Amino acid sequence: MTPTPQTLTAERILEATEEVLRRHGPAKATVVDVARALGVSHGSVYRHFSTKAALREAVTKRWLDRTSDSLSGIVAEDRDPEARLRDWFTALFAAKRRKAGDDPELFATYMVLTEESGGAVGEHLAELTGQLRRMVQAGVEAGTFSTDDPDATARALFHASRRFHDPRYAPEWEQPGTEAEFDAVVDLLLRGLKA
Amino acid sequence: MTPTPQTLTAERILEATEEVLRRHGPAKATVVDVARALGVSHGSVYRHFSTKAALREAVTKRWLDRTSDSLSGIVAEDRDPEARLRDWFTALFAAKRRKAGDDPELFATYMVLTEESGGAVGEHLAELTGQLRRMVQAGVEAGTFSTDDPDATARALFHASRRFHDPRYAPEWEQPGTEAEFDAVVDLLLRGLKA
DNA sequence: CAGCTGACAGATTTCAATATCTGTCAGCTG
DNA sequence: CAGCTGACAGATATTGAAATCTGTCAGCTG
Repeated sequence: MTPTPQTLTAERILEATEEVLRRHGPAKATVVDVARALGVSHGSVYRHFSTKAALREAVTKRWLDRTSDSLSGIVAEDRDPEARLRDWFTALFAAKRRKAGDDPELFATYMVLTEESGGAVGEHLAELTGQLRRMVQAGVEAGTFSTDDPDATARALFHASRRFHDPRYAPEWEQPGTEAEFDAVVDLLLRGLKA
Repeated sequence: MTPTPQTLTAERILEATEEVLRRHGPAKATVVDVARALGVSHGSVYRHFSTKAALREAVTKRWLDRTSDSLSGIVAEDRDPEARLRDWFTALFAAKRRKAGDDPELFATYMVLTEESGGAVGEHLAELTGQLRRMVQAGVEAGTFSTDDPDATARALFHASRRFHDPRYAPEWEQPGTEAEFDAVVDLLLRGLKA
């Protein structure tokens, strides 16, 4: 039952920053704007994030983590690894395409953010290939997949499917035939994985 | 034995434009510069290319065609389709990586040009997937490959390997481990293709 | 008279003056 | 005294006036 203007916390700053980015876009969002939205001076924001870049990277990390978290459910399921892999790719592509289609401006904002925060993106890519590796290993243990280096194979799967999750291809995702191309690539990859 | 200032031809304009682009970069290269380099008025250039965009697209087309032409030799060889495919991917990756590494500024210039000339790029992609399709079909006829739709498979091969020929990934091509990733992706794709 | 020139209008880019923002810190406040 | 404020210096962004460029075309030239 506490009212909104509680103590200033990193979490509240991140929420306000997301809102400011949504409203103003990445080029015009300033930390003065964020401070104003919170009713504090901009000096207070610097008490929690030492730099504007650090603040933006933290927002980026939250956004990327939301995607990995939603996919981790599929990885954890107790099912045929091939079906899980297929569903994982489908879910990743669908999530990205939905975000890009529903709110193109916000998507463009996060594209700018990811380009500038190399560290958070690197961690995100590592997390996703880690999820792939777990499913590949499950398939190898079940005898349906065959590979001598599950980690390298996981990275290969990730790179071979970039056309369908790398934001830079977003403009091509709505063109006719993309769905069929996605299916053809996934089919080819899963065939190559079979024992 | 004719001296340089011959009659003004589309070919000579294209050569001069390439030179101006190399010198000034895509942002500062003007058609006045091109005319000056040729010793004519800029009005004369417009007699051969109706628009600055058309001129730039023609330059782009020439550059893209040079790549496809160098690869068509591999397609035409009378050899095991699997070996040809592997060599084709290797040659494409090597050519792109060499261009990006040898003269990064010129490569950046052509990246800008390709982004603005959609038509020429579309044709180039169609040419490359056409080359892939011919090798896939040869493999199907030889009984070493299996697919119900060689054209869709060719496009899948192309998209699955974009990490290694799409210029947007050029900054990642020099990072250690890229070679191994390339091999892993090609191995996976060729495995998926086998009968 | 086929091909080139150069002046022109409107669009785009450049540049420098001005305004705003980032990051710091001495001091205020509850 | 922990946490916040607001003034400040240097860096970055905005703005609008001036310069340059694109595309056209009437007329020149060989």
